[in-house]
Amino acid sequence: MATITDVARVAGVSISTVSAALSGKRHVALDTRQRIEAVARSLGYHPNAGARMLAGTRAQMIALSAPLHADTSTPAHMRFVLGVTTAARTAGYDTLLLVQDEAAEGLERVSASALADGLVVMDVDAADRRADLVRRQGRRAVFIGMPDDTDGLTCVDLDFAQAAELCLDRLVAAGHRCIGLVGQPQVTYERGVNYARRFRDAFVAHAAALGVLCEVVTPEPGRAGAEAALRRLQLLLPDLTAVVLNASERTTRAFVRACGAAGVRVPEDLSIVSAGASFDTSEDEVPLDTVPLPADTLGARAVALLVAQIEGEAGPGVELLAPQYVARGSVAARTPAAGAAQD
Amino acid sequence: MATITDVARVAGVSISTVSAALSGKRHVALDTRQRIEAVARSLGYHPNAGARMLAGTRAQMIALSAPLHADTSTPAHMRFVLGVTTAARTAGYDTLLLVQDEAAEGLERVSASALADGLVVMDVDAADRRADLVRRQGRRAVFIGMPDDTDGLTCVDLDFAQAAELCLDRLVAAGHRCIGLVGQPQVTYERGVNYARRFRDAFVAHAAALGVLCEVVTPEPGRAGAEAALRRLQLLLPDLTAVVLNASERTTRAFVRACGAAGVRVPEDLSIVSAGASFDTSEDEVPLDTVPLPADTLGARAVALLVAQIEGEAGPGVELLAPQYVARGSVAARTPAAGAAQD
DNA sequence: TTGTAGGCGTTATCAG
DNA sequence: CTGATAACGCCTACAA
Repeated sequence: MATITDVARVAGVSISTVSAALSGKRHVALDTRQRIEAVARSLGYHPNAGARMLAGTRAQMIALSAPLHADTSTPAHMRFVLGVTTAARTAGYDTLLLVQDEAAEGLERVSASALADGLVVMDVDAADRRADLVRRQGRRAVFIGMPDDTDGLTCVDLDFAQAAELCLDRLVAAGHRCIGLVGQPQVTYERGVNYARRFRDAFVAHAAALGVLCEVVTPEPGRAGAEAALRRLQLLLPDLTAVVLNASERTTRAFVRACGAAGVRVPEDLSIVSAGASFDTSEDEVPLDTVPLPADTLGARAVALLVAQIEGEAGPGVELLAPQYVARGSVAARTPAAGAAQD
Repeated sequence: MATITDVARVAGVSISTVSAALSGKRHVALDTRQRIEAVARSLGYHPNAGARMLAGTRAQMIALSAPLHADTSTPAHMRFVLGVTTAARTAGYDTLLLVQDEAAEGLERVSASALADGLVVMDVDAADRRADLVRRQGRRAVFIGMPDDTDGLTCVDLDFAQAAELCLDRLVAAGHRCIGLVGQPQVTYERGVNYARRFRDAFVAHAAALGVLCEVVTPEPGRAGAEAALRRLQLLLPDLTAVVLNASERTTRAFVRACGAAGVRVPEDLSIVSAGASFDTSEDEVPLDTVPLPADTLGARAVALLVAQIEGEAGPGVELLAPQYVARGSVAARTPAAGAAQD
């Protein structure tokens, strides 16, 4: 492998001039620089990463802690990973992928060894050990999602509470007064997954504030769970005309199919909105109105905040993205006089 | 951050002894080593990665080139990524994730800069630029999948040809004589994706050898494509009794649903086998017999071969995993007298 | 505008 | 069994 010394020798300059010419950190005469660049290219010179880390102040590397739980949606997960990795590369950083249960240990290792300049933490739960680690060790890190205690941390997330309110506002504006929420499986709430709770709590509170009848169901994934959820909502809310889903891809699709199987037409009999999910229903049989979880945007934003933290000065803080409503025709207007969803 | 010098000072030994004690690369008196280990732990010492790369011969890092094409199945992709990353960590290596279109450029960069000791290359197509790069630059690399020219390369893959034969053998043994293949979209074959071709070609050849009637369809993803594929197979093979799918999750599920919609019962009217796919149908409405593409196993095997290449001596070569047949009841026996699939 | 020289933290070689 | 010491390749004052 060619080293900076080789380049300097061939170009007939000193190594510091090569370093300066290639890094742009100081002025180098135009012709000198061009000569150096040409030599570097012809020699296939790439600065040695180890030497750079050792001498420089940056490793130009971030670590991504992306554990995969049993109830994690793989496609959504992948979208976040992609978003983070792409944004990082654009900012000149490579991404180290940490997937094991050793999530916290791995973070400790890569940051203590100065392998990574900063950490992006995905799939955060209420009492996440990684939050303590970051706080205790004062690591540069950005969380995608929020633990219960965000003190001293930098977090980015969709504003799930506002998303819930947005769904309700739209449905109420369309004349709906009895609205169900199909949420995550019970175990997800129990694990303390923060966004699920925020969505549910805001949904219930805002429905009350709007004077709307609402009920929440928390189905297990799969067909049976979805069918039971539909039946249960119909039972609890005889005048049910709309449903908001904050659920996995599988549950969401199964629910739509359950409607079909039960003879419930969407949106004529039942309006449906999917919120806080990152899968695409635009080509489904029944394209759904959604309030998407923008994985790319969140990943990119997390990287931007991390880089700011690494390179400049940026204090901690929570940044919540404003939700966007995407209409696709799965919500119908309800005249005030409209009756039950079922004939 | 504590350095090796700190540890040496506190433990009252020289830095070379610390290095030796912690790396185990030479004998150190038991009590000395224990003292050093205790000091290192109490100081939270982690060897500086940059210094280690620079002085040592290994970066303890592999790069994973995992570009995401439009026709890539995200969950399958993720499973490979997980398998590779987990296996690498177990072998003491961290994984650098490369996702951009800069796939080849990124590989060049990370290996020329000695950031990565070796490369794992996913999603390989027939004339993959990354194969040329590896060959030309003599990089240590393992391909998951095979380009057309595997000369000088190390590749691991499922034996798709044998998988096709296995499916046919099972179906023929069950009495089927008219068998359709639902393959990938046309564009995938045209892109030269090697496994798709190997499966199709072996399927056609083996069917001929067995004296079985067969036809191949290459549907576009989605519901309409699947329905058209079923109709077309029924048209081409009036006595169709079995179908082998080597298709995406979406197409596979859509095809099963198309059967339901067309009143074709599985397996009474039509036997189905899914081959070379890594998604799970065991909890579907109609669990399918499969010849799985074992992403974890392939990823782990790729890492094992790469580590062998990095640490020891291991020549190039292609390693094809033997396919396994997993029965789940979607194949029914056909008495010789049985007629067409449709009444 | 360019060159010189010291140091980053570790490993590895070679004396002791 | 242990301790000096020379690389490793690059960055960055500082000097010219």
